Amino acid sequence: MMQELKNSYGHIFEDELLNEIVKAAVYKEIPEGHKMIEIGDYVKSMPLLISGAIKILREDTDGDELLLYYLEKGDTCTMTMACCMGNKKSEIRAISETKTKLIMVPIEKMEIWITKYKSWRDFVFESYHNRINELLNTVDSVAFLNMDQRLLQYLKEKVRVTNTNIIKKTHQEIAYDLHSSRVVVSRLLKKLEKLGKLELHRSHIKTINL
Amino acid sequence: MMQELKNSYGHIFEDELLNEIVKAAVYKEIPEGHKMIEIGDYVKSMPLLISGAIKILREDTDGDELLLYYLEKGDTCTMTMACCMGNKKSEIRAISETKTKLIMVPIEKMEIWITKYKSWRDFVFESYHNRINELLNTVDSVAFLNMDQRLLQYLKEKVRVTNTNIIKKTHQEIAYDLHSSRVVVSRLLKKLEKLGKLELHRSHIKTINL
DNA sequence: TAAATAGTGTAACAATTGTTACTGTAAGAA
DNA sequence: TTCTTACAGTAACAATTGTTACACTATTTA
Repeated sequence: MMQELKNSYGHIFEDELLNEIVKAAVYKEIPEGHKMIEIGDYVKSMPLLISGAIKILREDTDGDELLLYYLEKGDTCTMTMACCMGNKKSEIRAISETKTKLIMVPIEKMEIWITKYKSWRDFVFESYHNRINELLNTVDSVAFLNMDQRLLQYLKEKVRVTNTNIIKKTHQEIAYDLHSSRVVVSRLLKKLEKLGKLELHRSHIKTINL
Repeated sequence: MMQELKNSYGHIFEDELLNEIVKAAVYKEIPEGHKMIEIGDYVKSMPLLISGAIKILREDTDGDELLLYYLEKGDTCTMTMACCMGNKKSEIRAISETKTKLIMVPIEKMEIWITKYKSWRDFVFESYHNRINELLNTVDSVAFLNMDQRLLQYLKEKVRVTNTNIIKKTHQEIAYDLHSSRVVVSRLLKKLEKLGKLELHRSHIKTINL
């Protein structure tokens, strides 16, 4: 575990803290598509991502979904922190988008390390800052962009986090993430295909030059 | 200043911290409609709101605006904290929506007090948590609601933060906040008037039962 | 007071997005 | 193999939102 941890967090945490983390934390591997947090859950530990990507979703009262952002290597779930600290329920759903390796830190350590290690403090605040910026990006997309622009952005982001130009998603799944409808997504994807930006196949999309 | 501070923050900060705040901070009164932070600004102190309301706005590349949320008594600007800590530029614009009283804390104290006072630490994390929830609400509104629902929600929120049922806004100003157009807002407001929910007047709206 | 400006009302139309319905076909199950 | 289901393509239409244009009036300015 120490090696994995050092690879992803060695540049920001000193050895003493890394040792503490290894002692207190649990290493986990999560398969693709696993629901890690459900809305309303109480969360008792905080994840440090080693590899992979986790999709963070919001849901409204009718069960409609919207992709907020992805967590990646070096990230932690700020919402989880916030929930843990305040002992509140989760406001979001988390699903592994790829196979994911992570380290689960029990929440009690959070506060202890904040007073003890400046590097941990910096990490926590940096995380909040990053997550707020991700949320601002989400707001920007939904508020200021048309569906075709949002779709393009979605595909780019998906290619980036999965590190492959083959997107294994059905149009329906994409529609859920964007909170749109299958027909709309199919229509816009077809337009992108005609522009030579991608190739459509059954259950997957090969991107060319987005 | 101590009295003002105690009224708004006395229940969460111990006397020792309150004293430190009074020593380090500056009291300010801001008139209505004053631009307090511009996008791209570097911020060097952190506001603690005593009274009034501050509007937090997001802007896209074309200059289109969107109201994110209001800060009120007992709130602090988490974005400002994040900016200060990371020495980053502001991602948002802040404009006083009413006359506002606040206390400005120099950013150096932030980190000192975080290690020294649990109450301050709790306050900081609580603030982050609150702000993230406000952003989630904004995402929900923009992603899941129609314009008529968003308008209604906007009016309710405006009534709440200004504590009066007379909304002194032109349709154009409302359109800016919602990132819509004047004609659309006029149309929907007219519909609400016909439903008996409000009275339309030149440059102001009297709400009846939203 | 006259002229200019700002705020609103409204119609007509355009663009975007969502919905319904039906088709064809690939993949998997019986 | 045949049957069933899942996925995608597309047309036709509906709903929502945005745009343009113009009229009317209150308020402000000259």
